[in-house]
Amino acid sequence: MGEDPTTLHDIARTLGISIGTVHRALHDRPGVSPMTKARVLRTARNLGYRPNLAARYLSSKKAFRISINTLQGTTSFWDEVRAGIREEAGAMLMENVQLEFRTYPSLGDGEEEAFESAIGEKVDGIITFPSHVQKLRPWIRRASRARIPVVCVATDAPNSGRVGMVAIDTLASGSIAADLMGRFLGARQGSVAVTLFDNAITEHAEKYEAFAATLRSLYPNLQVLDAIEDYDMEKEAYRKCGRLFEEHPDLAGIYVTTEASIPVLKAARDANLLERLTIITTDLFPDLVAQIRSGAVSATIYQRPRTQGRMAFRMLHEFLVDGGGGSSHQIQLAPHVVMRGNMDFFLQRQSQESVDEKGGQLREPARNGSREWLGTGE
Amino acid sequence: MGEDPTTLHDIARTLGISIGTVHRALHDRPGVSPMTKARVLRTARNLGYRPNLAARYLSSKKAFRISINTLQGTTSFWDEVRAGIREEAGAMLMENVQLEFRTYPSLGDGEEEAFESAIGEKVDGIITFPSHVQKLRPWIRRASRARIPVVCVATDAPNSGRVGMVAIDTLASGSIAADLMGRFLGARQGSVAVTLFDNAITEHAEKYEAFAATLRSLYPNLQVLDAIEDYDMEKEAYRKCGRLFEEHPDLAGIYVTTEASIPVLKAARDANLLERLTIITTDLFPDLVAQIRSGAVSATIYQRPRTQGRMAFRMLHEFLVDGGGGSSHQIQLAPHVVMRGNMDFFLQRQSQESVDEKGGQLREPARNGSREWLGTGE
DNA sequence: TTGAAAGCGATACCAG
DNA sequence: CTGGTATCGCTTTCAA
Repeated sequence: MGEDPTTLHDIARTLGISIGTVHRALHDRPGVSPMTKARVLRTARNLGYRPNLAARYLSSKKAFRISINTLQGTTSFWDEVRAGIREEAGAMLMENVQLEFRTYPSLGDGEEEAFESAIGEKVDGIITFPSHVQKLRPWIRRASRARIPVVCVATDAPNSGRVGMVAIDTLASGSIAADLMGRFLGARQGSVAVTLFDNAITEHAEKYEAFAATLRSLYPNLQVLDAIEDYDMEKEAYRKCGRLFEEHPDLAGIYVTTEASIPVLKAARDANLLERLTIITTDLFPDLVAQIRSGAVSATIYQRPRTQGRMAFRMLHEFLVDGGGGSSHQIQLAPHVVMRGNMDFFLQRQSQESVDEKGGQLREPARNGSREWLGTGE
Repeated sequence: MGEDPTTLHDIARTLGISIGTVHRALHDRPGVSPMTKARVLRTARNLGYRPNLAARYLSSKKAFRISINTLQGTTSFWDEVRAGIREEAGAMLMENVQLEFRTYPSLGDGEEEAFESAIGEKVDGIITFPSHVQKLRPWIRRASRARIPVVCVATDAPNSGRVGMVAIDTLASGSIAADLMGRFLGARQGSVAVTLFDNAITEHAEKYEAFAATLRSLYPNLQVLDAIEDYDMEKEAYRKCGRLFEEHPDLAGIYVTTEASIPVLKAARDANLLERLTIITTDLFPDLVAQIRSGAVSATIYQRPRTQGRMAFRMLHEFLVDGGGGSSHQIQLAPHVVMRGNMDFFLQRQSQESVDEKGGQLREPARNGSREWLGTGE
């Protein structure tokens, strides 16, 4: 059936030139006349040439070096993202992939340096969490100019030249939270609050909008209050919640769109409202587990950090291998709903280490798989 | 840092023999003295030899042929599973993978023939949905004996020699359904029914048990009734539900653990109970969509067929490449909770075709990716 | 600017 | 039973 795949040799032969020239033309390397280059490109297309990757890896045995610039693992979220990246890198049977982790201690602190160092050391690609999009945008541009593809994870950096991004679907998150809230509250009347980091952050604003829209259309008995911004400060969150409780005695529920649910819970407990409020949070970390177990938190919207990491790696890798020919490079993941009933399932998932120790007879820990290098952090 | 990886040549050199012999020894091919074979194996291990897959694919340019034996696409479930398999096969940048779909019209009808034909045509691996485990077990054994690895999807076939399986975690499914049911019903008293295919099917029994256990421990105000078996017959389901409604006027909710939710809903509507009952279903298919949209179904436990397909393919592929060295080869997926709020997200996912048309400059539809062959069905 | 040739590591076949 | 060698398609280097 299928024709034999076109090779460099085929192209060379039909043009009566040498395979070396074809190669140079295809990779626009110096030293090819524009004429021949054009001809090569054209017949490559005509013949439907696609490089044989096995051959490529065999000859140029270079390893991809990719830098992962993320927040330090204060919460488990980023540890999970990194675990997902390692997992997927380890699954690359053919190639060598070297992972360099550059972690920074807090939001916006050190992420520019991490980028600078990654670019300086000429990594082949970068996976990053752009905590401060404004500050990072020029760095992503710089990387692009240096032909280093950047994939954003968890948060997007639009108009930065990044080649792709992986995140949780904000619309699905906000909407399912609203639907759960409505069903949990049943026919009850009352108002519902939403806390977020900052309205200026697209993702947060989108979650709020989705939540509000869904609640309005499906549960008109409930009223959505204006978003509460906590600027990622515990005290701010606590204080504002306190005020909220005073001003809204009819408050029936709270949806915390960020990881900052602990101060909200504390405020609710201190106000003796924990029993009466239906609380839906985001993500899943040790401090939250007890709250879910006790029933204080009805459900949490789990953002699947490990899967985000896995997808980000795959996306970057495909880009690297493919030369960017690929598709839209935007992945929006559906969040998981975690409650008492299924929480153990997810906790168990988290605890199992990423490395599934291969016991194969011809196997050795760190050979063809990914070797890991330690960067500035971790 | 890292030593250069060991090659066949290295082994040959340290033993003072030829690389051809080493190769034969490693692949236990005829024509190697037991003595040399043992020595080769030993030093291979000592040197930490691992085959270079790129080189392997380059020289032996054979394509994997894998057979996918599944139910015909009466529901969208199996279409999705197959789409997932195609997706993942298409993502194999290096290798050629040929997919042969053998579909059978109904449960247990034609699946033995499909197996026979796949084995007869010497495929390299099989992904199957063992609808009738008893009948299929000997066939899976036969495949194993012919060194054809079999991966089960959606349902397991224990003690059959299958090399792995992918399914939804039954415990997580049943438990989250119970937790949702409990929260939706609030403080209400009453009984809750569960329908399933057959108690004899492990997966179904497990879901029921998990549901019952969780409900008992978290929501003692609700009482779980004995499981209702419908044997996958619409009339049976309808009739038994009718009886259920008569016998249990305090019925507050129903959890349908299988795809057979339509007759249950019909029975509830005919008994004029749709408003009063909280119904949780399984999976997501066209007929169910309207029921969810209208609120008749509060939530559905979505079994992520596409992901199941993707994972099954990856598992089989890893096994094929790896020679079975890999890890546990059991994947239990967390189901998604789908409600009105997030249903559109999933519907949209379903509708987009699996092939994300690559528009890359050096790309052509069917070259290095997977070629598809049509088998007995589809 | 181009051509020729030496690998990369494994497979497969043909002699011995 | 074992050794040698051509081959897969691409990258890279050295000449021309």
